[in-house]
Amino acid sequence: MAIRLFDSLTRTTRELQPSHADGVFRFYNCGPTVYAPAHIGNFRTFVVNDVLRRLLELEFGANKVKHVRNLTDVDDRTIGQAKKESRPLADITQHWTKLFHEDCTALNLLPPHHEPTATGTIKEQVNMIEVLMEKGHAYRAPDGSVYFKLATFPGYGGLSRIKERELKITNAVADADHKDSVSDFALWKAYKPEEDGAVKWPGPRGAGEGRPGWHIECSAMSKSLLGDTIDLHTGGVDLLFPHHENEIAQSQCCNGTTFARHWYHSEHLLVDGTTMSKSKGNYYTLRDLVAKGYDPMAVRYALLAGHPRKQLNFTLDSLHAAESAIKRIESYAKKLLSYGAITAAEFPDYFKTTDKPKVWGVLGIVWDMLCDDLSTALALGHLHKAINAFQFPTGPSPYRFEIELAELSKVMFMFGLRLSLEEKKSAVAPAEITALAEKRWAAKAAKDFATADALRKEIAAAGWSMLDRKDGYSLEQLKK
RNA sequence: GGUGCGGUAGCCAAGUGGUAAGGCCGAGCUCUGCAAAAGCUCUAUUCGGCGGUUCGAUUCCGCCCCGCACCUCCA
Repeated sequence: MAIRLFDSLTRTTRELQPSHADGVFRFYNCGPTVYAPAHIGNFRTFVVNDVLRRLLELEFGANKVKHVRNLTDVDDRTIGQAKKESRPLADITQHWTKLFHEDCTALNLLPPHHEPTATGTIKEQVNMIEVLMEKGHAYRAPDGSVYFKLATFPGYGGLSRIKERELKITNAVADADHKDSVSDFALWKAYKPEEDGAVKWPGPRGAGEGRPGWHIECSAMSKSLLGDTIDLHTGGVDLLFPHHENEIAQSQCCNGTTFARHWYHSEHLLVDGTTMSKSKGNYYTLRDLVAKGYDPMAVRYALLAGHPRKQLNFTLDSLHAAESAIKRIESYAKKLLSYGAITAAEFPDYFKTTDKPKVWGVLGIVWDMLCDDLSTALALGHLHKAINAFQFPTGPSPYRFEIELAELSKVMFMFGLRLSLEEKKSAVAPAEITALAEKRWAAKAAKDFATADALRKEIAAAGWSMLDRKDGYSLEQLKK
């Protein structure tokens, strides 16, 4: 089944297809600004894009997808943070890039094939600005900045459907210091010593020293790594305007051809029914949630539990629901392994080719649903439905469940969910907890249940849970 | 004011012109000294409100109410 995806530009659901002769699908996803920890809302977009990337690889082949996701490492916010901490810009951005990558790994995001940075592609950006100036689409302002002249691009606003009339209204208060029109946006920002510190580069011909405007970086990186026309450009809805609108203007005026053949925007994550903010106390990073005892895979699952083009309400309850839902899938996987006499270690690689399964069993519907406009919530629902309905044999069977394991493996690859199929090693409890547990185990053996129950409560109060088995016990840390 | 998305069980969340997926929570049962885990079973006569179209609407249309987001540098 072909992958169909909603296109924000035409507002229709269209099939994704590579357009270049080499058959490589070119995919650009706007990445994070590295000045602070990425929050789970940021990761919703990256997780959704990761699922898309995985589907594309299955559909076109692993070596037939080129996925680029940039890092914005110079802009007002990164510079502002560096100034606030009195540290060089690169210190700040390298630090947050490292943490971003750690979170990406924890969330099982496939690394993009290229991860360009704004500061690493200054030359490409300057080149583009020069072309735009030569073609009359950009002009130098008195202070040495360069602005894109919106009036030279009649197609502006097609993506966000914003009209020039409205632009003017909303921009009445914007700084119009050096612009010909309030709607014009910066391609190059002139150096301001008091704000920019040591951050500056030689500018385009005819302009002063300074730094690139935000929008030009994506246009330049996309052009240099993927070419003038790409097959898909994605990001969060907030980027629709003005970022992507401006990218279209810059790229198409510079290159004279279609910039992106398909646009996709994922909706925002809400927390407790409203937008995340530090002042509301509902601002979560992956680290926050891991510190509370949640597994990053549960976070990933929770982020996929709603349709990507619909706002998703994230709560700790929904995270807990995700955790339990994953356990159900794991339970199904363990049963398949057990009935098929296959070890857990074999499972992740059980289906070794990078192609989608040639034969689908009960989970084929999951692939179909994902290919239908990335309906992750629907796909997860069908996954559970299929698992619940699956009939295991009542007695020993020579059947090894190879189709079932292969398709489960593939489906887990699509969602990017890693299952924990080995017995979990319980966290090592501190000595005082172990001592209490030993006392309780002894009391229980002596059938002194009153003491045993009192000790259980004491252990629970200290944040641990004692799980009895016939032959012994294990200790598990309770969630904070 | 403009643009877009949405209001479905206690919570999260799919979906369709023909009578409501799935997960969580909860309840019951099995197992168990207790607890946990696991398994099984049950859980919306109803889809924000009011009209309309229709043999039939939660699904299409109109109006109203409510929520969320974006509107020059937030994924």
